[in-house]
Amino acid sequence: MDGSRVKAKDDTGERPARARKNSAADTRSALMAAAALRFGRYGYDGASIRDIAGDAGVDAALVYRYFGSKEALFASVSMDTAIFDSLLEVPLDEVAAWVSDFVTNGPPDEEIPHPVLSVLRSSSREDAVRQFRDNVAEVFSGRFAERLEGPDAELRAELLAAWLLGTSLMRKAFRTPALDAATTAALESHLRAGITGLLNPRTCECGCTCPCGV
Amino acid sequence: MDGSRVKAKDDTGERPARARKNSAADTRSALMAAAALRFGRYGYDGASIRDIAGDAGVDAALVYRYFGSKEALFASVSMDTAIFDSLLEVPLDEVAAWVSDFVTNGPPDEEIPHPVLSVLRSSSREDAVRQFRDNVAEVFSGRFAERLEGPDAELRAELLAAWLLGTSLMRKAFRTPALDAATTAALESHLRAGITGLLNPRTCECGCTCPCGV
DNA sequence: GGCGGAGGTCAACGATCGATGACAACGAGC
DNA sequence: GCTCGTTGTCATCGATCGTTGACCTCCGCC
Repeated sequence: MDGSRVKAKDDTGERPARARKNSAADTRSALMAAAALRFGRYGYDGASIRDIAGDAGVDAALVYRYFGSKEALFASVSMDTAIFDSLLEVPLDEVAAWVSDFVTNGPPDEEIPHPVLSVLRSSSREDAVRQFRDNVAEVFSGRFAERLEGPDAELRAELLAAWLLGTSLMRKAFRTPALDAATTAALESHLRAGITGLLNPRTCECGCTCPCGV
Repeated sequence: MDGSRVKAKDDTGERPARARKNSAADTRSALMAAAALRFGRYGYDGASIRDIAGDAGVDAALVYRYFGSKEALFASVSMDTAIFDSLLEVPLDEVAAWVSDFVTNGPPDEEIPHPVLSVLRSSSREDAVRQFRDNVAEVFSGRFAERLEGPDAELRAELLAAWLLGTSLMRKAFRTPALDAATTAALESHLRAGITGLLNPRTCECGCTCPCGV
C-alpha cells in the first residue's frame, strides 16, 4: 500500500491519452475496471475508494463525480448474468465441458477475479447477496431448469450452479493443489461423471446415471 | 447497528455469572462465540472489535487482553478440519447422505454460520485463504483421496470438496429458492446421483457411473 | 485573446477503525 | 481489614475510511 502508487490502469490502451485531459468515458471505464478488480479481490469493505482511484490513476474524488457513491460504483460493476447466457444454449451433454471451460479459461484470479468472487467476498452486503440469488434463480432454476427432464428440475439446476460455483472457487480462488494442477481434459472428464448423473433422470433403481440408458 | 446493543452472548448459560466478575474463561469463550458469528456473517473487515465485544457484553479492550489483536482473535475462531473428520470414516456410498446432512443440519446461517463461510467472507485475508487451502488439501486430496479407486483420486476428492462447498454456500448463505425449499430426501437423492458418478471409477466407455457396475 | 466549462486535484470534515494505557470494582488470602 | 491480583471500563490515540466543496488546468469556441 506504500510503493504501489504505480498506475495499474492505463492499459485500456485505446489511445495513448496523455497524462492530462482524458475523456470522461475513459476515466469512467478505468475506474470501473479498477473497482471490479479491487472489489473482486478484497471485497467491498476491503477495497477503499482511494486504492481504486489510485489504480485508475486518478483522484478519489472522481468516483463521486462519476458514480455518486461507493455503493453506486459497486453496483455498477456487480455481476450480471451475461456470463451464463452461453450455458443456456449448450446441449446438456456438453454442459460438463462448458463448466470445465468456465472454471479454466478467462484471466486467472490474480488479474481479474470472477464476478462471483466479487459477490462472495462482499457477501456482507445484503443487496449484493440478494442480487446474486435473483440472478442465479433466473438463469438456473428459471431458464436452465426448463430444459431438464425428470423430477426436481429446479433443484437439480441449482445444484449445477452450486457445483459450478464451488469448482470455480476452489480452482481459481483457493487453488487447491489437485484442482490447480489439473488439466482441462481430466477436469472435464470427472466433471462429466458427476454432472451427467445430476442432469439426466435416472433410469434404473440402483441410482444408475449412465447416459447409455442403463 | 444502533438498537442492537442487546447482549447476545450470555447464553453460554453454564452458571448464572452475575453482572460483574465473570470468570476469564467464560468471557473468553463468549468473545470467541461472538467473533465466530460476526466474522462468519460479515467477514473479517466487516466485523468490528467493538461490535464483537458488544455482542459478548463486554468492553472491546478485553479482546486485546485475551487475544492480543483482532487477527489473533480471527485465527482462534477460524475453521478447523474437525468438522470433516466424520466424513473420513463414512462409507463411500454414504458420502452423498453425509453431504446432504452437512448442508442441511446445524444451525441456520442466521444463527451460526458455517466456519467455511467465515473464511469465504474473509477471503481477502491471504492467511485465511492459505489455511483453508491447506486444510482442504490435508483432508480431501490427502486422507480422503486415499480411499478412492480409479485415476485422479486427489482431483476427484477436491471436486467433492468443491461441490460440498458450493452446495453449502448456495443453500445456507445465498438460499437460492429451490435449494432453500428442498427436502433433505430430495437433496440427498440428487446429490447421490452426481457424487456417485464422481467417486466411483467408471466401468464402461460411455461414461457410465452406475454403482451397479454397468 | 479571452472565456466558459469539463476534467482533475487538493485539503479537509466527521466517523469509525484497531489498539493502548490508566483507572475502577471486586474477591480471595493473609 | 488490608492487600493484591483479576476482571472490566473508560478515554484516547493515530490511522484510515467515505464524502464534500473549493480550487486548479487545460481545451474548444466566440
